[in-house]
Amino acid sequence: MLQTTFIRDNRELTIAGLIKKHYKDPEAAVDRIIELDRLRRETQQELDAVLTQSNAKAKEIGGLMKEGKKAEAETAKGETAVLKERSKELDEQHKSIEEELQSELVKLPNLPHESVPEGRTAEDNINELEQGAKPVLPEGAQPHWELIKKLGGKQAPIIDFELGNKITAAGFPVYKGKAARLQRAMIAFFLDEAGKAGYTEVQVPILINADSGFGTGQLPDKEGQMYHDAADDLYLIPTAEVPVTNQYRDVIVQENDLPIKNVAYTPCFRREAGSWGAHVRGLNRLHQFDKVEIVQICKPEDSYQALEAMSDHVKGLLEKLELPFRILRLCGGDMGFTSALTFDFEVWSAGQERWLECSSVSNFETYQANRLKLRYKTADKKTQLLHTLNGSALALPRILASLLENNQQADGTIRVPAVLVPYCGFDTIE
RNA sequence: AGAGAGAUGGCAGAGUGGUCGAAUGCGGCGGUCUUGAAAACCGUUGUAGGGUAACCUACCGGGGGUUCGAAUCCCUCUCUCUCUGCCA
Repeated sequence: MLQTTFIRDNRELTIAGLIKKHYKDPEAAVDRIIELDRLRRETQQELDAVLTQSNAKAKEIGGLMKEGKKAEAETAKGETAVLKERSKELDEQHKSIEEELQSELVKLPNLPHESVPEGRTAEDNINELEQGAKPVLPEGAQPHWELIKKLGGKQAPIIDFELGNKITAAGFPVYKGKAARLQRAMIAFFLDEAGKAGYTEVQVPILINADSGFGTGQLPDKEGQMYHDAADDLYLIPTAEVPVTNQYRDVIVQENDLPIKNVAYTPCFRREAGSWGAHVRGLNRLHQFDKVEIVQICKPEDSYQALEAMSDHVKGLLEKLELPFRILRLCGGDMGFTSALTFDFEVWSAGQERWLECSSVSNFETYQANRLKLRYKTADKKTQLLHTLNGSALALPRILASLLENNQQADGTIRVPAVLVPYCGFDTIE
C-alpha cells in the first residue's frame, strides 16, 4: 500500500508510476485520495477540538462532585450534551472518510522502479541475460508429459496425473518412485544452498488468515486465486512469501537484526481460476506444487543490492542444475500488483521448445511493509518502514519438466544432474 | 467437543468509575563512580493521527453500550491457558 503522505507530496510522480503500470484513470484515483486525506485531517482537527472541551468539562464535574457542589455539577452536566452530540457526528464522519480513503488506497498498485521498462505485455519485457547452451536432443525427443508415461518401470507413469485427478482433481499430480525422490532431493538441495547463502530456514503454516493475506497483498486483490476454507475462514497459501513475510507483521525490528533472511519450503496452492488453457499441459501449470522461497527484509538503502544478491543466488542454482535459462526484467504492464521491480527467471524446456518461468524475484520496497506495519528504529530513533523482497529459489515443477526434457538420452533414460545425485541416490531415471 | 479461568506497555505484573497513558520489578538507553567492567545510584524509555510549534487526540484483545467521565460496569465476538474427552 502506498503512503498517503507520499501521494500528497508526490502527485505527479505517483500518477506517472501508475501510468507505467497501466492503471486505469490514475489522475482521478490520486486526486480522490488527496481530497479524502484533506477531509480526514479537517474532520479530525474539529473532532479533537470538541473532545478536548468534553474532557475538560468531565474533569470539571469530577472536581465539583468531590467538593460536594452537587447543583453546579448538574448544571455542568447539562452543558456536555451538545458536545457529545457533535463529537458523535464528527466521529462517524471521520470514520467513514477513513474507510473510503483506505479502500481507495488499497486499490493502487505499487509504483514501478525507474529501471522498469515501459510496456504492456510479456513481449515488452527486457531480456537481461541468456545463459547455458540449449541441448541438442536425440532423435524422437519428447515433451515431459510424453516422457513420464514410459518412465518408472512397473510404476509408470512416474508422474501420474490421472491418479491425482481421481484423488483430488486435475492439476494435482502424484509423483511416484524416483520422481518423488527427485522432488525431495531438489527441496533439500535448494534449502541447503539457501542455508549456505545465509538464509535461516523456517517451517511455517500453509494455511493463513485474512490479515496475513492482506499484509502481503494477496487480499483483496487476488481473493479468487486462493483456495479458501469457509468453515474457519482460512486460505491455503499460494506461496510461502505470505506466512514467511507475515512473521514480521506489526513488528518494529532492531536495526542490528537487519537484514532478515529466511528460506522456507512449502507446497503452494493456486486455483488458477480462468487461466487453464488447452496449451497448459503436464507440469507447466498445477493447482498444487512445491517451492522453496527466499525472503529478505532490509533497510531501504540496501534493498536493491539485496535484490541483486537474490537474483545471483537463483542464477547460481540454475547453473548448478546445468539448465539453460534467461532473466527478464518485467515491464510495467507485466509485473505484479505489489512489486516495484521484478526479475523473472525462465528455464529452457527443450522438449516443448519454449521458456518456462521458474522463479520470480521482486523488491516490494515499502509497499508490503506499509500494510504489515513492519518497521525499524533508525539510529536517530525515528521509526521507518522497511523493504521486503522475495524470490523463488526455486519452484519445482517446471524445473523438473525441463530437467526431464533437456536431459533425455538416446536410450530413453533421463540423466540426473550431478549436483542432485548425492541427494537422491541415483544418476539415471529409466 | 464439555467445564472453568483469563486477555493491561519489550517481558512480568498491579490497578473494580474521575487526579490512569497507566504503580512496581526486569529489560533497554543515557549518565555518575571505575584503569575497564560489574554492582550501586541518578535520569530516561509505548504506538498512531493531527498541529510550524506549545500541545491536542486516540489506543489497556476486537466491536458495541451505560455514564458528565470507563483499563475498571454491561452486551457481544475472538483468542489464550488449565482440567476432561478425542487424536498424529
